Amino acid sequence: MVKITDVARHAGVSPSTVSYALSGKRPISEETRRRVERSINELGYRPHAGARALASSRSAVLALAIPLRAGVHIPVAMGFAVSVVTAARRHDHDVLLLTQEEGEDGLRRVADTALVDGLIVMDVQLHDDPRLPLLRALDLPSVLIGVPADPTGLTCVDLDFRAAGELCVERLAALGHRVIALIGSPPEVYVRRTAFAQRVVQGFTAAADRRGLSSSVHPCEATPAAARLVAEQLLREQPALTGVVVHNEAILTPLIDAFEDLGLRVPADLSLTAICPDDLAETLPVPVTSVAVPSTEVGAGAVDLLMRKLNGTGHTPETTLLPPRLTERASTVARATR
Amino acid sequence: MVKITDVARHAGVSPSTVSYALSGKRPISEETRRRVERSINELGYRPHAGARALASSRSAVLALAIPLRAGVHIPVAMGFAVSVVTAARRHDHDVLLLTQEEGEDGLRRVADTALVDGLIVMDVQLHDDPRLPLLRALDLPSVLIGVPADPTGLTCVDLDFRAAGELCVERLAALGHRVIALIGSPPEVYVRRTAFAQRVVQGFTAAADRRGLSSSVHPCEATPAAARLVAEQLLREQPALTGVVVHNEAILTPLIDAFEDLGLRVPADLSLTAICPDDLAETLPVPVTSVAVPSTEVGAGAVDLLMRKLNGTGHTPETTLLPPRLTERASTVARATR
DNA sequence: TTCGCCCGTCGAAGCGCTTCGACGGGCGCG
DNA sequence: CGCGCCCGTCGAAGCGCTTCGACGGGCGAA
Repeated sequence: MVKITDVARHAGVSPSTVSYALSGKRPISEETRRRVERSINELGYRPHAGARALASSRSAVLALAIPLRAGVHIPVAMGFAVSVVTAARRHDHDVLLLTQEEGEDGLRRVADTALVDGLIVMDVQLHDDPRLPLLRALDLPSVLIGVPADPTGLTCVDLDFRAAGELCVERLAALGHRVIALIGSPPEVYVRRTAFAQRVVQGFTAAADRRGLSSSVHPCEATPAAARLVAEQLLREQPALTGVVVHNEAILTPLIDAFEDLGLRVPADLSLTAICPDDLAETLPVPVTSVAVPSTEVGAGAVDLLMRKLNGTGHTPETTLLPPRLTERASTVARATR
Repeated sequence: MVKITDVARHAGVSPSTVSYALSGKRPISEETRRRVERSINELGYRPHAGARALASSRSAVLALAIPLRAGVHIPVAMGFAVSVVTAARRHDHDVLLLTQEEGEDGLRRVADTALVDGLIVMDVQLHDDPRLPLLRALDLPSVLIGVPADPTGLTCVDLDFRAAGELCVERLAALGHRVIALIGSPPEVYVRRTAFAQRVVQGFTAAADRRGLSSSVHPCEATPAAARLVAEQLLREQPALTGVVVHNEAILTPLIDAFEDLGLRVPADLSLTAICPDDLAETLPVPVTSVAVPSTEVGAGAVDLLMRKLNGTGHTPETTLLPPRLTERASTVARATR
C-alpha cells in the first residue's frame, strides 16, 4: 500500500503539504501542487478511508434508510435510491444502505460509530414516526424524503403531494367532470399514515369540495384482483363517474383493463389521471395524463440539502416541496355533455 | 464521545482488555468480561468505525454493485440487494451501494481506499465482462451473483438457470406438450450476453432437443405491446403450440392477457411455465407454475461465501449453483390428446 | 533600510482503536 | 517442594491521515 508519506518523499515535500494539496485547505504553490499530483499519479496513491475518517472525523459516507414495507412500490423506491447514490457521488460521498429491518437501531448505530456523516430517511409517517425523535436528538445531520405533520427541527424534501392531488382534480374539473374518485395506495399505507399518501387524499378532497364535485376515496391493494373489485364497486356506487385519479403505481394497468371490461373506455367514457413516475405513465397501454413523481430531483435535492448541512453552508429550510407538474396524455378528455 | 479508554477506566482495566473482551481474540475471565460489559452499557460506548478500520485494516463494510441497466427487472434486483444487506448484518457488516454508473472505477476506488472489505457484483456478463479481470487482480475478496463463461479464479453464486430452463421443458414434456416456445428477456439482455438469460436459453434448447420437441426462442421487450406482438407471432408461426416458458417477470400478466384475447386460454389451451420469484407467480391472475428465483438464498449465499473468504475459513468453490425448484400451480395441465 | 505581514511549507501531535510482546501468579507435574 | 507453563492482563507501539502552531523568506510600507 502506498501512503501519504511515500507520496511526500517522492515529491520532495512533507506529508502535510501533500494533505493540503489534496484538500485545498491551505494555499499551496502552483508548482508544488503539480509535483504532488504527478507523484500521486505515478505511485497510484489512494488515501485510506479509515485513516482519513479517524483524523478528520468525516467519513464521506451517507446512510440511506430505504423502506421495504408492504405497499411501497419497489421500482419507485429504487429510483430514489439510485438518484441518491448518483448525487452523493457528485459530492464525493458514498452511500451505505440501511433497511427497515434494523429500524431506529440501525440509524443510531451508524451514527454512533461515526460510520456515516449524515442520514437520508425515506418513507416517513405523517404522525408519530418513531425515528423522528431520534433524528432530532442525534447530532448528525439528516434529511427526510417525505414530510411529517410536524417537521420542526428537521429537514424534509418531497413532491408536494397535496398540490399534486389538487392538480389532478383541477384538471378533471376543468375538463368538465363532476363526479370523480381517488383510487389510492394499499390500505396498510394509510394505516401507517404514510405522509405522502395522506397528503394526496387531503389535496384531492379539498379540491373536489372547493369545486363542488362529488367525490370518493378508495384505498386499493396492489393486485389486479383488488383493482377489479374497486372498479366494480365504483360503478355500482357512483354510476355517473367520469373522472378518476389513481395514486397507486402497481395497479394502473389492471385498473384500466378492469374499466374497459366493464364497458368504460379510457378516455372516451372515463378520464384518468395518475400520480406516478413519467416513464410508467408513458409506457402504459393508454398513456396516462399524470403528475410526475420526480425521484431524481427529490433524491438529488435530499443529498444537496444534506451536504449543505454538513458544510454549514447557508440556511436549510425545514421543508422543501417540489411543485407538481402535470403532463397531458391520452387518458383525459373533456366530458361529453349529456 | 465516549471512547475505549473511558470504558477501561470505568471498568478498572486496561484499554487492551476492553478490546479483547469485545473481540474475543484473547481469553478474558468471566468476571472481567462482565465488568467491561456493564461499563460499556452504562457509558453507552460505541467503537469508532474509522479508528477500528485503521487499526485492524478491516472496515466491516461490503460493497454491493447493483445493475440498473435496461432490461433488468427492478423488483428482482431489489430483492437481491435487500437479502444481501440482511445477510451482511447477520455477520455484523454493513453494505455500501455502488451503481453501474461508476462501473469498474467504483469498484477499484472502494477497494483501493480500503473503504470495504469485499465486493459483491450482480448482473455478470457471460463473456468479456470488463469487471472480471479487475476482480481477479484485486487483492480484495469478491463474489459474483451470476456465473460467467469462465469463472476461473472467481467465486460465483446463482440459481442454476440452465437447469431451470431444462426443468420447465421437462415439466411441459412430461405433460405431453410437443410444441413449445421460450419467451425470454428483452433483446438488450442477450446483446449484453447476460449470463443468466443465456443459460436459460441453453437449458431450454438442450432439453427440447433431447425430448425431440419442436421449439423456438423469442426475446421480448418488457412492455405489454411487445408481449402482444410475441403472442401473435407465436400463433402464426407455431399454430400447434401448447406449451410456453416465460423468463421475463415484467410481461407475465400482459402475455397471459394477450393469449386469452387471441383465444388461447391458460391452461386449457396453453400451458405456461415461468422462471420468476414465487411471490410474483402466486399473485398473477392465473397462478403460474414456476421455477423460483430465490433472491434470499442467493443474496445470503453470496454474503456467506464472501465472509468465508474474508475469514480464510475453508475452501470456497468457484461456482455455487442453486438447484431449481419447480412449484406446480394453475397454469399447467396435461395436453389434451388430439 | 528596516519592520511587519503574509504566503507557503514543515514537524509533531494526535484521532481511537488493535495487537504484539511481556509479565505475574496459579496450578500441575515430576 | 520446586520448576515450568499457561491463563489473564497490561503497556506501548503503531495504523495513515489531518491539523495546528511555527517558521522562513519575500515583499510592501514607512
